[in-house]
Amino acid sequence: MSRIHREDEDIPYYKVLKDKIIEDIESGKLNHGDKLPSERELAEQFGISRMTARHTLSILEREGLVERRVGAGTFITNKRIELDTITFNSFSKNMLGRGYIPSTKKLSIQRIPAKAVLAKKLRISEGEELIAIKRLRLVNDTPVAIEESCIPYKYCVGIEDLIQEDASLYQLLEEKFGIVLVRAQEYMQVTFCDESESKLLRIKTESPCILLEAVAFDKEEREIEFSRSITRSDIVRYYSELRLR
Amino acid sequence: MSRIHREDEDIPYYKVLKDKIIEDIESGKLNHGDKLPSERELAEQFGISRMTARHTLSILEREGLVERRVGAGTFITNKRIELDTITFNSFSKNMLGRGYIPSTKKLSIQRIPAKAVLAKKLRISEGEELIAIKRLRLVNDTPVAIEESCIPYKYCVGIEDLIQEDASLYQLLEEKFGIVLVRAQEYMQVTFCDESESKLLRIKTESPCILLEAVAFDKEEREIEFSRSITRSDIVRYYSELRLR
DNA sequence: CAGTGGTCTAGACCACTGG
DNA sequence: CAGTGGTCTAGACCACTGG
Repeated sequence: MSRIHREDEDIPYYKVLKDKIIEDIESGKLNHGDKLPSERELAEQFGISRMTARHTLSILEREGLVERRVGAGTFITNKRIELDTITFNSFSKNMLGRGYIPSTKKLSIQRIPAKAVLAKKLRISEGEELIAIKRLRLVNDTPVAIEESCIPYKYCVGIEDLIQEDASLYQLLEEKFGIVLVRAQEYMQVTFCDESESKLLRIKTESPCILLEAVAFDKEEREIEFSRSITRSDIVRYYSELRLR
Repeated sequence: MSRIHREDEDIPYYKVLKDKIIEDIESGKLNHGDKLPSERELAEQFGISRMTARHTLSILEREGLVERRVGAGTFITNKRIELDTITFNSFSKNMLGRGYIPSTKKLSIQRIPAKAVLAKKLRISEGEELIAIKRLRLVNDTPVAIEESCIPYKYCVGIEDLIQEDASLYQLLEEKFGIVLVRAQEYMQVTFCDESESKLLRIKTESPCILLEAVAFDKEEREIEFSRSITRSDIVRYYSELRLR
């Protein structure tokens, strides 16, 4: 009945177990379809009660990482189908013209080297310098979304001194750097926020959120911006008016 | 310590309590900002243990109906901000041209009188006849979305005998009834599926899903169709390619 | 400082799945 | 029929909130 070792005594047992399972999924030790030990086994192995093990599995289930089947067990699920349906988001736009008061809070502006994944998306070399701009969007002082934009620094040298609270990034790119974004490729999905996101958005950790990832191109078909936004789904509803033909 | 009365012995206590609270919200007995009894009070009032009361509140919290604050209590939250951002869904379209095999299963076709809310959306009289078509969309035999379309029957008399499995509803409207849909107003939000939806989609009850509600108009600006779709968010990702100007 | 939700325990009985 | 997750109990200690 020996307890699992907790590096940090403040981390609750259910979280330790959760992190362990997620790590095993990310490292490839656990794969789609694999069976987890039963709740009773997990409880015994980790020296916790079955209810605590269940708590962990409930969270993982809500996040879509595991699937439980009565009488059979708990299984890893890790699959995604990609749908070719059109959606749209440009949070900075005129999205709030109906009695809401939008505002923006700068969270951070940093010059960082591009990691491999990001470099590929922006078609630049790994390690090339990027400007990363992280902002919090609010409506009537309620936080609604976290937006992060990454732009190769070569396209906008000095931008970090020009960005104002509540200013449009696209407008700035156009007026100061002559860069006009004309096209974007966008992915939208539901995700669950992590702890730091939940604090900024003032929602509970693991709440479902809208994740939007986009690459924007200028008229020379250059990849200019990679953006990633996390939007609260509990108080947000999207509206659109569209032509069917 | 008297148990709450269970009409149906098969309904678990946490569900009975959940339904009771939802009913109080829907009837207006509980409003945004109201404080619920504490977990210990709920447990005592309903003759259940505190852990069971907590289970109920966890579900309501995940659905965004209540908010818990340590030391303060549990409060009703029932607010939505509407965002003016464009999105799009036309599930029946060419959305799956990339190696996926889409299919459609008819669930039900019924002629029903329009309820007040629906009548208003379609600008017809309450009680006017509608055709309600409910279909399940699958990709590679995995259920992905439930779609329900409601059309005033006067626009498509006899349609119930024409609908084929896997046929496009819009195409049918155009070819057989001369109705061309040209414009739609659409709302998109994240929601949580109920029990019957979860069974059809083969996911757990209360999983987050994309809810899309739309009204489609023809070229004479007549409201032709109200549609409502519930899409799994665990395996679906939306893609869009868009022009920014 | 009384009350709150967060975490946790060590049990119990149930219906169900799968070999 | 052994094992599984689902439901449920009656306790416990904790940090935190708010009057």
